[in-house]
Amino acid sequence: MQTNTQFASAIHMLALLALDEDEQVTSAEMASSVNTNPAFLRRILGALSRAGLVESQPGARGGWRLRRAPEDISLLTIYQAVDEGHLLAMRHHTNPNCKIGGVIQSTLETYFGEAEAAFERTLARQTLAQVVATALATASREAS
Amino acid sequence: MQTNTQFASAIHMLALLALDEDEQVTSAEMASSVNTNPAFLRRILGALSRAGLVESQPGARGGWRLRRAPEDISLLTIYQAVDEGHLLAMRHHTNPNCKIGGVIQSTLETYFGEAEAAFERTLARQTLAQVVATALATASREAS
DNA sequence: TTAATTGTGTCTATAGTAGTTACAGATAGA
DNA sequence: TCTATCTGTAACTACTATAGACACAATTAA
Repeated sequence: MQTNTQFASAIHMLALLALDEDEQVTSAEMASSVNTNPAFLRRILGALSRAGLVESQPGARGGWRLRRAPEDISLLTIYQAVDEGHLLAMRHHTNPNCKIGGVIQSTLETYFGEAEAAFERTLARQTLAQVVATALATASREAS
Repeated sequence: MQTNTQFASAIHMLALLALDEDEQVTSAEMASSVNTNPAFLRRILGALSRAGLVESQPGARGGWRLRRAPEDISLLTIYQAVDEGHLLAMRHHTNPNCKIGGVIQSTLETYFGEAEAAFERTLARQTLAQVVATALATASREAS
């Protein structure tokens, strides 16, 4: 499965913004840490902006900053901001004339839906602030 | 995200086999219900066979049958049989010289890992027998 | 011996992801 | 006012994963 990296990239950028809450950070600066190109990140930042998580200032000395405290940003909020899709494919185009084919889709939506809900409940309990704290703790432990 | 349909197809096929436990079912018959081609299904069936969930008989009047009772097959077992990957991309190639870039990967593995574990715990509680029962109940409700 | 079926290899079409370039619009600061 | 900088977005390309399609050797029942 070709999983998309936008969620991971979004968390990465938000962590950078949380660490530098006083200043604005440009997409070019973030691109050097995420190791990708600024235009790709600006697309993701656009989604985060529409979700009210960040705001931008165009022009010279512009950049991005958080609009909410890291404690108030859950990973689920980020996930939903950048990814509208489902974890699992439910729409496989079955033959409706078959006993199973006709009803398997709604059945799978029920079962997969429960599993996705459990996944999302976990993300809802995890905050950006926790991620940043864990990352900093790991960094200082590795430095020593 | 281009989610793969193999998990859904696998459940679909196993449900067909569970409904027809007395007889062997060919990949061509299953393909007409799943609405795809037999060769693709045989590849998925190969994975299910390696996981000990089904067995095949080649040759004329051959086909596939279950090797375990539907009550003893959890959706997690099926999921793990057909899909080795992760739900979320963790390996985005960050810049290790950056304060966040160097440690974000292991941090995300921790957080994403918890969410995936919750997802899998839910699948572990769901069985093929339940899926078949739900599908049949839906079918009879729609028929009335 | 024949017909049917698995198991697998190969090729192709399609689509999703991200890399790249470009550029209009906005803004700070000289 | 001018210039350098940065956003926001569009367009194009390259790459990769998925699955559809076809083929065929090996196997088996009748």
